[in-house]
Amino acid sequence: MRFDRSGDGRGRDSYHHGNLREALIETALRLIAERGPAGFAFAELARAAGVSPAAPYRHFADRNALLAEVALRGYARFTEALERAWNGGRPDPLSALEATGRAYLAFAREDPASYAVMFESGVSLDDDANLRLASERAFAVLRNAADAVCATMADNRPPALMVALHIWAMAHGIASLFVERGEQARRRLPMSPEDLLEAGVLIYLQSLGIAARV
Amino acid sequence: MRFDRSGDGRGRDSYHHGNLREALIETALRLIAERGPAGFAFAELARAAGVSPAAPYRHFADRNALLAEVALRGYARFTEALERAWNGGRPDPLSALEATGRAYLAFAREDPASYAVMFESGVSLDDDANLRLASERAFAVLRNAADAVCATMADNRPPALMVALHIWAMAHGIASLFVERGEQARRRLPMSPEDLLEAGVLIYLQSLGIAARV
DNA sequence: TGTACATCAGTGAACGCGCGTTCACTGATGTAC
DNA sequence: TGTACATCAGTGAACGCGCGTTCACTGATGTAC
Repeated sequence: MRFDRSGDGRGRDSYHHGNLREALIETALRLIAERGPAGFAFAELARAAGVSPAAPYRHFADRNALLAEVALRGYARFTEALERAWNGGRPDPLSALEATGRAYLAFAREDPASYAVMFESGVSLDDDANLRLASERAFAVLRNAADAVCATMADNRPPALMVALHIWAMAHGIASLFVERGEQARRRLPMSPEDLLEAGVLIYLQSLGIAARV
Repeated sequence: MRFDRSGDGRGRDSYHHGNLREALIETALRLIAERGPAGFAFAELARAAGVSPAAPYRHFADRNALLAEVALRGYARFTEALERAWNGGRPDPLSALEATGRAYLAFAREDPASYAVMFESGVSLDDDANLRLASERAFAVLRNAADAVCATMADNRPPALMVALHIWAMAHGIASLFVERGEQARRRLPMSPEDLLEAGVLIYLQSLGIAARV
């Protein structure tokens, strides 16, 4: 079988694939989005990528190593997306935090495979220091945002860590229960997940005396 | 192999097991708690229950049917637990709602297998009307609680459905991210999941003008 | 520029395994008389 | 109370399958001279 290397760069023009590592990761994301991380088969991945079942082992030690790489890249892009949405807290901390929440749900919606591997699969953070670091960087964005938002308060400031955890939990809960992802059926909602999260965050922060000043 | 039927009623004293259906469900809960719903194998279940691999088919059409039954019973017990905690809104709606939140997390902690099958596995509510009904009954408890809590407000009442969804999302998010369950490693927290949820619910409801009257 | 050769990234066949499920069967139970 | 028999809930062997992984191999690439 011969592939065309021209164009999207995913093909190959010879016995050597040229870009198999990247192609495997892209294909894995597609398969995981369809079947979930648990239903993802390494042998099927090779088939879908058009190579022999042994070929992936040139690039990944085993199935777990590929999942870890997917999670690592996922955390990196997740962190970028949250950072971009937070935008240094501009125009003001509250609306920047809302934008960050929307970015959270957008990530779960647009890259359901990475989200599932990162948060809903057995990939262990304990076995991989890089992975743990990457996941901590993602949470740090939320944590910083909570810091900034809490700093706008006059008195009775709640612990920013706790605020960050509450927002994370609400975002994850909504993503997990209500965001349609791939083939997986989700519970129906009378509003969009994004609006639900925004309203929840608004109500929550209002109590902290923040919404009043916007 | 001979089992003793006396005592807990789970054994058998003859060729016939006597109570295989119940024993299978109990064993399934144990296996799922250890390996997760996706890693749960029907053949292994038979082995663990001490019967031949064909025996479970006398009681369940297939693997999916058993998972559906686990989910169904899970929803029933979940609903009971939430109802009991809600306790008709006594002594007052706010503290009853807090108790309900704690009961939510307690369920996830004490019956991680059922929780995972109900909320984190591929068991589809669309294919089984009973299951859908059971899950709706569970949510109805939260919904009623939100109704009662919202009714205590003077004006500017938020939609109770939305309040119920926010609390559900926060509870599920905390359960999913932070409640230690079985072998599955979870992220570490500087406080208990129960306290985190209670604080979150309190802050959220405070904004609705409810906490002030307690 | 041309050739020899080491290195690299694939092939394709095979492995052992455990899975879900089916089959003809058989031992135990309980009911009719 | 004792026996014949239908029904039920098990057995145990087998099936086809796809999995993750390994192996000896081979074609392509790129470097040294």
